[in-house]
Amino acid sequence: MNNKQLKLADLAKLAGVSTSTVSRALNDNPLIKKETRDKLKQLAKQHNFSLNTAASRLRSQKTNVVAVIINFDSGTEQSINDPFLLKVVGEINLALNKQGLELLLSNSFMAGDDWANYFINSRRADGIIVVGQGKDPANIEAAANAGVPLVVWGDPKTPSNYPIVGSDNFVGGRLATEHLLAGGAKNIVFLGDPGHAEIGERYRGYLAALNTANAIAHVVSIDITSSAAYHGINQLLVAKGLCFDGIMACSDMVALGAMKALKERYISIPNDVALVGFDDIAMADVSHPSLSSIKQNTQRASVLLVEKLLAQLQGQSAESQVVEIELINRQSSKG
Amino acid sequence: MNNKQLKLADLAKLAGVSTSTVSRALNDNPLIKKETRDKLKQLAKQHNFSLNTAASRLRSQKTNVVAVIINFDSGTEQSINDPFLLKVVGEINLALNKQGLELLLSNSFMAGDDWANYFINSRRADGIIVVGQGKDPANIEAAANAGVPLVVWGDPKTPSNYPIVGSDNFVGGRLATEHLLAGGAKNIVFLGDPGHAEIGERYRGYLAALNTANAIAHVVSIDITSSAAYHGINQLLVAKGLCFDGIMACSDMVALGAMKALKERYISIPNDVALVGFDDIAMADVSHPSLSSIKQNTQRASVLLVEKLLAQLQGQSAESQVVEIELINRQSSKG
DNA sequence: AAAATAATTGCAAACGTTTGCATAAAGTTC
DNA sequence: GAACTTTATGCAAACGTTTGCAATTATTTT
Repeated sequence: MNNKQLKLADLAKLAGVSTSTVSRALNDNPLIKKETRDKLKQLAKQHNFSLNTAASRLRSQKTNVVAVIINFDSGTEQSINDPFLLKVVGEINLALNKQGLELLLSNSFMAGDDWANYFINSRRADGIIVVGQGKDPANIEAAANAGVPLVVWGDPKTPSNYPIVGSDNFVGGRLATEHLLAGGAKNIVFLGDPGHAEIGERYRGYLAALNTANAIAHVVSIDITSSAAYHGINQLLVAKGLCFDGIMACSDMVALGAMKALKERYISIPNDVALVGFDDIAMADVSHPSLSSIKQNTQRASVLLVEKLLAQLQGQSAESQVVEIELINRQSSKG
Repeated sequence: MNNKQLKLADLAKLAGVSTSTVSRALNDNPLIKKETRDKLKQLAKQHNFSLNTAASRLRSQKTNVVAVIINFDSGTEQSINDPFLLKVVGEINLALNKQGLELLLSNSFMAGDDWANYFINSRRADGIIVVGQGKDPANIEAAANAGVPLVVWGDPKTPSNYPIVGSDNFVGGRLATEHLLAGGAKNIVFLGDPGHAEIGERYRGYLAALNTANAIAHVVSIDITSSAAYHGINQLLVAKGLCFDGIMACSDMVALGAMKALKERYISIPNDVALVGFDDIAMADVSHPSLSSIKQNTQRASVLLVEKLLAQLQGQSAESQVVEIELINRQSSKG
């Protein structure tokens, strides 16, 4: 433990200059002669100095911190353990770091309802990235209306006064369904809750594909968890028998839950029932049969989210943007 | 957008009291009369006031923030997308929030090597939680030696001058192996890199179990990813044929990679090869056959981590602690 | 009722930066 | 070489809280 914590003034004394000079030098301000700048930076490194961010933030009114809120649907079982959401957070972390920004991880529980207040007025962060639209956009809208720099991972087609970055869920749903139809499926179940923004778009894509093929829709509405899917499919099978030959699942976790239910009953995949998921999480490739899925490009999306947030921080505006998706064809469907 | 950001002084003027009184009231300081406290708190809520944390942190020398560092093994493919590590982060987030602490998510890339400096001297956080020991404890030790409040998720048996919370990996490895032996396996492969602290303990547990059964060890050392496992097992099968009848995998992701390789070759699980993983991630239950695994109680561990960090923040000391584990018996092994 | 104690509140000085403005030094122009 | 521009640095005032101490008021004791 050091006997004393060095501050800017001490460093200045050591170097025989004023604190202003040291401050400017460390911030690479060209007002200071290059030579002096370098000398001071080295001195700082030598003495293991680091700026007090509290003081710096207070004075400069800037934090260099971005709050990331994982926005669960309250009332559902979707939890902080959802691997896809966490993956997105991981990617966002990387993208932020690359811009020298720090990531304050939060959730609706901690932040309450008034995000503008909790994060921005309190100078905890300069801007907000919301992961997931949830069912009720009220909190997001309130924050956006309060003028908070804000971006959302979700369905970009949702009308909004804030930028949303996300996959083209409609096309994703359509592609997946068309793929199942092309494989010969006639009765395709949509497994998921169309009330959720992103999933709703996937559902509409599903409907569109069915429509041009004159097939009939059949929805099994469940929470976004594998166990809900497992039980949902089980129940359906008990109630009506094998009344379907394809499943378009709203996520991979859901698809894998369904897959388990099918395999337990020795229903052949993809021969009896073909299956397509959504997200392309790591597990999709490792399951057996491996799971066909719609791949979301979370890395690209994360970079875009950060770019758009940065733009807002600099006073520019930013638009919603769709990230390309891709059908990954694996064994769970005939392709 | 509000025309003006309210500050403590404004609120004080509105209420006709001094800023000290408001400050104390909002911090629930019993010096202030209960009645006054309540009145001021309500006024604050009414006016949507929130404290400027930058100022507060500067003055009080306390941030209420904990930095969480995801400590990757540099050089391996283990990534920020590792579902188990992210799950731990999620649980830690919950545990911290419950104590009113905020979570600054970071990684070795952002923090550099001098964590004490980057997080503590800079007043970014009050303490550090490190997720994963990595192969080289130098950074952790340096921070601990600098007197930083610090706890680590890892193998609690590792000798250290900082508290480590984690599963009893030795017992876990032994249990899993004994379970395979009890199922009739004679040639059990250990799939994972024993050079990694936690995995090393699991390996020693594996050895101990083999030893009492007079069986022979066989290690396939790979990175902690499912694809490495997939390729590792494939290679082994190509080189030596089916020379084993059991696999003790160092993680579930690894086990699932191995499972895929086996299934592709129509090797029956668990009849030809029995398989046990480690972690009990969500996928273990959903895979087919479902994966027997050693369940790590991440929730309990997270609570402990936070408790021990809190203790240090209050000047007390804290010891390493082992969290109980549990064998979850599923279809991939004969039990 | 005066004195002593307890309960509330206010004053004012920090906390460690950043930054507008003034100043000093050096270089340029006529 | 005087007047002016350019370049490099320093002065001192913020930023918005928290907190030791003093001051005031209310309560109890003698």
